Amino acid sequence: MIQDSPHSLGRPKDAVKRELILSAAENAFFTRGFSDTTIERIAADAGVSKVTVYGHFGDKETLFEAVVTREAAQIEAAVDQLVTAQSSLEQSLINLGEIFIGFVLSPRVINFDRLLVAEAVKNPALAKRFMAAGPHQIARLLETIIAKGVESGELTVPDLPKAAEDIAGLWFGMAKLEAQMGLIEQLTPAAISTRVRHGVAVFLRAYKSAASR
Amino acid sequence: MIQDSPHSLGRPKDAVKRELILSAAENAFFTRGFSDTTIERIAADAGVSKVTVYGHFGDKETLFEAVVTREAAQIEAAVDQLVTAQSSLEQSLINLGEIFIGFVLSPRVINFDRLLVAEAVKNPALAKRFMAAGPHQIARLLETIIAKGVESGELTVPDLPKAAEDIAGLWFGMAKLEAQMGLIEQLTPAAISTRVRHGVAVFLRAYKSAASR
DNA sequence: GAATTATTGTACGTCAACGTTTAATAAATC
DNA sequence: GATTTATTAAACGTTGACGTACAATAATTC
Repeated sequence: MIQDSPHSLGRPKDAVKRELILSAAENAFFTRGFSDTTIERIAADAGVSKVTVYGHFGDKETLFEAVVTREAAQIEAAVDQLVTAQSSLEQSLINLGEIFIGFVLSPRVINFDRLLVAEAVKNPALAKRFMAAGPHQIARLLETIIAKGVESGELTVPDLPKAAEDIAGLWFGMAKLEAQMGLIEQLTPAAISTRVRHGVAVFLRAYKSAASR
Repeated sequence: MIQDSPHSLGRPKDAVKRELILSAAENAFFTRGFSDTTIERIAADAGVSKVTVYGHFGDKETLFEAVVTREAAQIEAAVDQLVTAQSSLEQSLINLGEIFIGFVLSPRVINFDRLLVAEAVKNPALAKRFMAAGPHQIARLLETIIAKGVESGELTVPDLPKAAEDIAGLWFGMAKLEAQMGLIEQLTPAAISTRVRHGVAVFLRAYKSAASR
């Protein structure tokens, strides 16, 4: 069996170096993809010996998985923080949307996404983990907000998941694809806000109850 | 200078082999990405010598570009065929949507897209060519259809491009992302139709003129 | 201080893939 | 038939990167 963490003996592994490696690896993988990223470059960027990289993570695959897992955990934590503050339906949607779109269209997440899309064929498990930590969690939050609107009689929604997908689609539009393809850089907060408010407005026009019109 | 096509002398290059190479390359690039595709494998799949590959296309990069260019041309041709038949606004949208979504979510195009997304950083020009041949052309068609609805008074549309983006977003929803991530396989025609009709219905609810309600 | 493990730099073995060369054969023009 | 170019199979040179080995030094526990 493998002797593990309770290293009562000898010099302990440097946790700081571990983080430096992960950060360097993340950056390299994100910008160059899996195959075009070299361990030596990661080691150099982290200011660490190649042997140390292999000491912390057994091989390239393991390091890659560690990066994805770490990122997915960060995404999950960020999503958890989207506490739906008490406010009007419209404001709730706008608030969630601005955070969501700002997050998803950020260069960091776009890069992460690029990487995963390219690697999804080879490693479906990682892709699933990402979807569960990000988009699917967001969808659940959206459904919660929309459900409140239904309860209050503001909205008429025959299919809750579909309605959540609708507003997400309205928010995205073509921006995600264009960001993936490198046609647009990071959107300004103002641009994000405009985009989100537009989506909310269209969504509400389509789903507002006849009574509340 | 380079002596080119008017090969009045010697054995001519075999056009069939050229096509076989392109097909094999397309398949390999689509499923494995640029870096993980080997010329030897392409040659083997095409039933052709490696030297022949290098004879037709100088190197891997050039072959890759030839594949993308060919695919973009095919997409462009397919889009051109989307002649907007004369019918109701709703039917026009449904017709275009079904072709569009069926096309974009097909494994072939998803793979192509995966490849381009991964390679967009290294080769922005190719990504732009793809966007111009596909999504941007579709957007123009959509605008044409919507504009007709505006002229006839059926729709009230303050921002034409935004409206086109809206309906595209509604059609996509999360399906594109899920297809990219390998979570969903090819949609059945029925599923595509349902998705498209739903999007059209939501779009019309949001954009129908007050007069025509 | 002794034992143990981590880290480093360098060097190395290995392998895979790009792209070329060579010699032989096939297909075209003149 | 002579010439020229394409194609093939096999071998080759080269490069780049993975992962390991080694010797020296640093950090930690006992």
